[in-house]
Amino acid sequence: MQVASMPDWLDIVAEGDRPSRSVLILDGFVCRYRLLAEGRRQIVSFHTPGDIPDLQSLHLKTMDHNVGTLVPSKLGFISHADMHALIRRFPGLGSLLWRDTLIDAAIFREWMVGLGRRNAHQRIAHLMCELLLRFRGVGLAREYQAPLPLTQMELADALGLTVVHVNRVLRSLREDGMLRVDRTSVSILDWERTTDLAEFNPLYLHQDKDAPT
Amino acid sequence: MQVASMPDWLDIVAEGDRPSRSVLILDGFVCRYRLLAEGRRQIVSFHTPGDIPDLQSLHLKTMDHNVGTLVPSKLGFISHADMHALIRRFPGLGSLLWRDTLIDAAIFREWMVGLGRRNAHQRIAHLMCELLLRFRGVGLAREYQAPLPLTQMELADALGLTVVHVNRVLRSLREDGMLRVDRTSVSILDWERTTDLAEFNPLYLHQDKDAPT
DNA sequence: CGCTCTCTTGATAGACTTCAATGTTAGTGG
DNA sequence: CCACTAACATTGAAGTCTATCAAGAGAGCG
Repeated sequence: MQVASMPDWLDIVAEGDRPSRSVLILDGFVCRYRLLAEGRRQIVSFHTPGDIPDLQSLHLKTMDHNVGTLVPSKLGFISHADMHALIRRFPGLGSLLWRDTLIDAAIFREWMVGLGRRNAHQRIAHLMCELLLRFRGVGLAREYQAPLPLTQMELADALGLTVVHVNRVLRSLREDGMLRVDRTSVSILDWERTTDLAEFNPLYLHQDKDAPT
Repeated sequence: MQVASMPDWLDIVAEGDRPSRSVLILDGFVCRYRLLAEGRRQIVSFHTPGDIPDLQSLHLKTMDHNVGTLVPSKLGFISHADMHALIRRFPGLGSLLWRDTLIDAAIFREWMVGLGRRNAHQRIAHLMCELLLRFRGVGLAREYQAPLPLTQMELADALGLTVVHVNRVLRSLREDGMLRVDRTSVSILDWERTTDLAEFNPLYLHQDKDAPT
């Protein structure tokens, strides 16, 4: 495995690429996104250390979206050939990775529910709850505070909103005493009211390791 | 494999279930969806014959969404135990199914882009293009006409809109000569203008079987 | 110090929703 | 064959959420 340090704002893989290796995040924060006409962008996922954000390229040769860093990050690269060999040798690893892509998909679905059926307040609250639990899962968050190295524009592009509106809603949530977001972190001040507002149910994160039947 | 015929409007699997088998669609039309408070619903995917809509239950024990039929359908049930045995015996089958879940996820991402960044006209046009190509892929569509056994309310719940607005936009697209939707099918009258409007790029469907590198 | 990027706020506009009512279609039973 | 019903489709009017346009304030950086 090769290791490389990336600056913020660098594309790791772009739409149309046919990668021969996958990326393991060792440190940092990465997102996947698609671009449309007139500069519109939709961020479709965030990824934390331990994730393999472009695992799909192992079975789908052509990338249908972009993967980029959001902060300076340390990345490991594993060739698809090596991964296939490892999976052949340890079939359990294959199942684990497959399971990972399924959790990815579960998060996509939950974001779809938000984009389609939650208003701006709920979407923001929901995303913050999700990120808090995910960062906790990798030991990077305190009880109710998680790193959040995102600009409001990046939040907007993940939430399907404009920067202006994100800014206003963040202020309103802050003034309500629910949660507080700054350039580096998020604090959830009232977990119960926040999860209520967001209709947040963490089941979709499948963090319990899903004790086998 | 057991086979069963289902009426329209029946839930096959519900949120919270821990299924011990997966469903193969032999005939019909199936969707996955989540429910929120006050009767809000988001449909997150549609599935055509040949799909295994709850394949994820093979590796994620607890369902985080519902699966239901949209028309009278014929379904096959395969126990997870049998599937695991088959995959152990034919590792290539595992890769194929994994690949299927990755295409699923790619479609989720594209829907997210629509829900987040496309307006109602574009969303409808995009969904119709997608369904046409997918139905063609399983030999169920003619050149520019595909079955579409959906009410406007079901469309609305998939598109993150209200029935009223879907109705108005459908009329506008019809009057524009782009496409025509009725209770049973969709006809795309002007493919070029429709794909242009929707910014539709079929790459995400990975229908080319992704000729290996 | 000037530049750029981000955050913030106000005013205005537009897309989509909500509420309400009517028209249409298909199925059921007498 | 026709009344009757329920689900679905359609249309209008009014309201709300979010976008757009515009401008100023802070913060980081060479």
